[in-house]
Amino acid sequence: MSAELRSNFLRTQIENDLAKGQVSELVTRFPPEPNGFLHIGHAKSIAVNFGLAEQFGGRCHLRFDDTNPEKESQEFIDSIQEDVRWLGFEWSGEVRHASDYFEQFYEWALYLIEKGMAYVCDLSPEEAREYRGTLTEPGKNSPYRDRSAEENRSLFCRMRAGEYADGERVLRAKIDMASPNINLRDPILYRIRHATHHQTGDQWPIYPTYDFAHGQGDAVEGVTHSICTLEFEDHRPLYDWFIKHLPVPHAPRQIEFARLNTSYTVTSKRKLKQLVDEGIVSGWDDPRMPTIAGLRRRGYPAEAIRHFCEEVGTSRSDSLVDVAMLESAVRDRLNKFAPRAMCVMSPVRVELTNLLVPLQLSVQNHPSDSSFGHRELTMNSALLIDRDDFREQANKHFKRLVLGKRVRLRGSVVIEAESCDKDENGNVTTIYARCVTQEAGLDPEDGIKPKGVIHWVCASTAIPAVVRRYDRLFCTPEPGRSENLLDVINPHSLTILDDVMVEPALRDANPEAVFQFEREGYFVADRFDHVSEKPVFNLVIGLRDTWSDKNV
RNA sequence: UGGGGCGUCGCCAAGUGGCAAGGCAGCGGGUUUUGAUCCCGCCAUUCGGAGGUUCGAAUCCUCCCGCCCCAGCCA
Repeated sequence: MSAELRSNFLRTQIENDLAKGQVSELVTRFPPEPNGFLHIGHAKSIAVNFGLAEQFGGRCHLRFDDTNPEKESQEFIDSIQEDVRWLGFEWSGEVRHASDYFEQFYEWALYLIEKGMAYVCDLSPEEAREYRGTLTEPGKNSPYRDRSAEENRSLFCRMRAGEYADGERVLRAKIDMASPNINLRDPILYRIRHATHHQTGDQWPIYPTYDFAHGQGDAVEGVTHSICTLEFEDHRPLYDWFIKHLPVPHAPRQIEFARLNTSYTVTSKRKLKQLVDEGIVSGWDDPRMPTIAGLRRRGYPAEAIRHFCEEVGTSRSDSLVDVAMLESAVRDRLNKFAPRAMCVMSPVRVELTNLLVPLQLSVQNHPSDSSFGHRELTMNSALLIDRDDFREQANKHFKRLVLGKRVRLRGSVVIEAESCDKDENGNVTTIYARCVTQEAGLDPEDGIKPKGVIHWVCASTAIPAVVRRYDRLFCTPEPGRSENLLDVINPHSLTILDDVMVEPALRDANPEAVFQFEREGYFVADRFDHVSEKPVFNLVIGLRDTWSDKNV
């Protein structure tokens, strides 16, 4: 990766901890709950955790925070692993699960009971809410708060034995019902859920809460820096409370950073699901989705996503990053690594009146990197160019083909338009032109140079393809803030062009291969739909355009 | 009106008492067989506001203002 790693508070903190010898090796973890697909926000967290481990020569674990079996599944465990790998990271050791430590957590719960720091509470969820108090009023002690250790142990063991119904009892820590921090008002450690768990099956009728599992999981794994997002900051006193009172083998430290938000994007699971359910997109991996699977299918390179995450920095201030920054990272990467090709989106025929013998052309695959080599193109008298690249007449700003004017064909000769045929509606059907030069790389002998260059394909050898042009899914920078998501959907987020013509070699493009279609943008052969019999390309991102909106 | 955070250029973001990096966006100009890329230049006398400490403050202190998070047996 790049040599420039900007300073941020996490790196500074870790440098200090390492320098002072407080930790000898950095250990981080990426702890997703397997209850949905990963999105760009998770990518940031992944980049932070794995990136830090990489930078400081430490290790990063992948641990599934699987404490809520009713919402989780193996399907998500699989897709999350695929996404992390695709992003270019490899976790240290085996995949871990919070559920791997359920027995240990249970032992620790018993330990707290013995020490009088936890009790079984019979309050119903509704009653518990009333006892909890509000943001401004303290809570009240549960009437079950002073049960003896023996009674608590017995009750808790019977909870584990499955003797009670869901929701009937919980195990709570005995901390302080009057704490201004609601997380410390006797938080729940275990709840009863007679649910089959994707990893542990029917072994457990009780499951630990996030608060009781996360820090202890970190402790078991020797995690030194447990990096999470800002909304967990209020949980830190509780995190520390468990670490302090339990005989854990190691004391991890929680540090929070601001989650990534990007403009024109929504990442809430509920809203993403709504897009899928209402058919606004084709699925969780639709190329317009901010999911990792969606970005991948869109053709965004993993390297660009990683670079973007580094570029935006890591801080503690809530922010909304301009999605143009992500797009810039994508263009930057693709400009260097995407081979060039030609694709005519809206074909119109050109007859070269004076080309008697077909030209064999050798065209560079990359304008500034010869290692991409050359490709052989045949050009005969029948060509296809884009409808937008021809006008019967135009002002001086138009640098393409105009009747009586010249233009260069990319990688080939200079032509001059002489006349055109039109149908009854006035649409141009055929343009007649003559070659002004006889071979590629030459300028006209009369010294009248063409003003521009246009792309083309050979009418007889080009092959048809489908192009899906994607645009932003939303027409407002903060779609998540609107009352109804459907009100801010961009109705033009997808345009399908099914009569485009591409160079014949593109038939053999591998799925997920990205090309720059010259003068148009970057396009990726669809991961699933592209086949040589019917090539399908998705627009990754258009070329930067500093001209179109300034002119008519 | 309880608690916890955050406020540096349009958007991100360095900076931790010595005189405001960088990226994105934007704007000029140059090169160019992609109106792309690339290159050059411009873009915060000022760090949410007001006081104070200091030879010196974005950095320390005080007060004020604004925004975000927390009352799941979700994570």
